[in-house]
Amino acid sequence: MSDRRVTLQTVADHVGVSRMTVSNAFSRPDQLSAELRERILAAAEDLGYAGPDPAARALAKGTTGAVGILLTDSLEYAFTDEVAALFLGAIAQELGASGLSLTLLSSSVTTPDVLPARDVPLDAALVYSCEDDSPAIDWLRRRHLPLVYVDQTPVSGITSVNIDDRAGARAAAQHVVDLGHRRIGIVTSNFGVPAGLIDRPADRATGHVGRQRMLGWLEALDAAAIDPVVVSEQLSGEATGRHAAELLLDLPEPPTAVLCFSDAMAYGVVETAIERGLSVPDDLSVVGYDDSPLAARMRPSLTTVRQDVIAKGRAAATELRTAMDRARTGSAGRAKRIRLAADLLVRDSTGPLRHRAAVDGPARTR
Amino acid sequence: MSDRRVTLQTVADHVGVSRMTVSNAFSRPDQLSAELRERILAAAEDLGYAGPDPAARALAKGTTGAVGILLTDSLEYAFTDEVAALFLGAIAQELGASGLSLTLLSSSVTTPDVLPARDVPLDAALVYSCEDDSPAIDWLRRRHLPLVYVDQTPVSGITSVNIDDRAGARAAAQHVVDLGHRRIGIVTSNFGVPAGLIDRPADRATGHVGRQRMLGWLEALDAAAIDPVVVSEQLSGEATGRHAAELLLDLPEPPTAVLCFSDAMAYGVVETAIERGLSVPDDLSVVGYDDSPLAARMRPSLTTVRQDVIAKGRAAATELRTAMDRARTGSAGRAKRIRLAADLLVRDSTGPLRHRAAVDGPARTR
DNA sequence: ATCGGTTACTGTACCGATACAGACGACAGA
DNA sequence: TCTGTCGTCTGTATCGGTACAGTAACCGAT
Repeated sequence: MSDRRVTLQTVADHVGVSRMTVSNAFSRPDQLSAELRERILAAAEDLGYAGPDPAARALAKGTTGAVGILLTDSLEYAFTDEVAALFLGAIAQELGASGLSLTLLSSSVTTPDVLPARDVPLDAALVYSCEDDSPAIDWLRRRHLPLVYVDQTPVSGITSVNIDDRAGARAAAQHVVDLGHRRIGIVTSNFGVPAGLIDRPADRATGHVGRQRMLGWLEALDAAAIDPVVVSEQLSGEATGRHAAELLLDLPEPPTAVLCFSDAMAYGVVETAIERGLSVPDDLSVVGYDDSPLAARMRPSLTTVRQDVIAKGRAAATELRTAMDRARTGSAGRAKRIRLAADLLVRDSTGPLRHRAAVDGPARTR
Repeated sequence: MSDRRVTLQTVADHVGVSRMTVSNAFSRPDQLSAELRERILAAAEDLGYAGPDPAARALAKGTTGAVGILLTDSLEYAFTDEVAALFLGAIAQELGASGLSLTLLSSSVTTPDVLPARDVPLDAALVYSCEDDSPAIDWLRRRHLPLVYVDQTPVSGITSVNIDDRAGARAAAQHVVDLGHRRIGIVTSNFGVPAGLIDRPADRATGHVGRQRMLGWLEALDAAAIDPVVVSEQLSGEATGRHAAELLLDLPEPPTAVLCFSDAMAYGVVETAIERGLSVPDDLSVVGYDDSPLAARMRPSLTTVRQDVIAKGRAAATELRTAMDRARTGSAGRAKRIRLAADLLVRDSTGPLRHRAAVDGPARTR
């Protein structure tokens, strides 16, 4: 008695056909008569055959039906962050329509010898907003998987989808400069340092997006000869926004305008300011980034930089599929560099500089 | 010249060791000398070897490092729905800590012959709030994967994690009854019918959760001899909540209290009521379900039934891991049935029935 | 010198499918 | 009757690893 698992062969023996025919019954219905196929399927059902073993099929066929998405260290970020969720939702929708499943990959090494990016069977992968030098990316590349980079420094040979973050940030900074602000704070994340005020950051952001936005902000501020106060946090949520706000507002000369890396951070800043009795935008102007749903429902509504994350997700999914097609057919299309717009959206959280009675503020004569 | 892909053998030949030793260099560092391991790894690097092929490894080892989660048809729901996202985030966090990756599986058949639940290599799977008779569940079961059911009708032999939804719904209904309401509306989803008013629903909900909540609501209403007006929608978001509210408020005798399947639906109901000039809770009491973040930030804050989705996610992940351990060691632990509490949380969206002067129109005297 | 115990490595036997090139009978056309 | 073609089904050769048992060398203890 075979106590072994039931496999193609088991079914084949039972029906009295070759293993190959059973395989075809499942994967290539056109290769055999409908009648025989029915018989085979029935026998398989009887025997409790679960269909071709996915692992074996993956090995033989070279295809798994799953595409990975590499995320910054914590997986829950994918669901926690409103903007990431919107983006991933769009991807999942596009990909799901092609029958592909989406596998969330953590780029942080968890156990020393388990590396999702190296070990999980995949047909292709998206790299989303990871540190450029992440070892996980190296593994994916070495595997020669069709890849698409999103919110990532473009690399030759790999299609990338980016937002024009630099222009967006520049517009945000220019906006507050135009409103007359001169003491400007920047609240961003992942500039390497633990957390707190940092010196004029050159290129120290660990992420491409953080770097681009910083570049954009500084571009406009430099042009106006303004030296901003920069706070870097570890994460870009509300809590860190609050923390950063405390730091900035405790300064002897607190800023009158704050540029934030995300809407969530901006929310934390606004709330903190309000709790301290300040008025937004009268005492403090705040600009967010992303135009997440939160931005519109805030009170005051948040001036922010809009990016179309849904479009970004759709573009990424589409490009990933063409990359997969290219790999399958062996054709050599060129890698694209897609760049989507980022537009300043002025709402109610920013306003013109109001000269306060306070002593130590820079007394400027408009 | 071997134009072929570089494999273990390629590396082995180059270094002059057996294929097995190269395999060990990657997967069992303790099986060879550090010196040799270094040499092998270096050679692998040189040759551009990408590490053991995941598909082959999965076949040989019987393990992939990925666990699936089966979702109701649309994948984007995982990210779109605030409650689902919270739940999945907790799961991802727990699982990620064990080095496992999470694969989102769509339970709807997309292409005729692509069935994620049947074809994607997986070590185990969670079934989350799917229709009980979904073919995808059958496939997962036939594959003999370690399984955990969440928000799903428990089945013998499979560990399940559920919320005491029936009790929660009963408490919600009892609450409005206690407030004196007699004309009560129910806004739920997925009761099979297209969308609209439905007759007293016996068991027609396609989902376990929908059924349980309906049972709970009816239990309390029956006891009070109240016959509710029931609206069923396709989805459980704000939009459908609005649609349902229109239906209910257009009734000759509109309800004075509405019980909703989700907070998002409740939000839609509240907004619609307010837009129509009604006051919540004076003219209309509304109860939600889930206690999502939305419930607390609504205005008026939403009376709802609280379930701890994070705990649910953690429990599910933990149980899934023990199920995997059981499968690996072959030990035969018993399947558990976990049931978490659901508690009524009274906030500002419900109030005592106010007797109105007007017959059919809400004539209010401010 | 013998022996038990490590450490370091190797050989063989699978894991469970798919690809691709036939084989074979039936049937239409010459 | 012979031949070409089509529709079905089969055999063999991979796909690229890991498990496990075994061997050889080495080392300290008796």
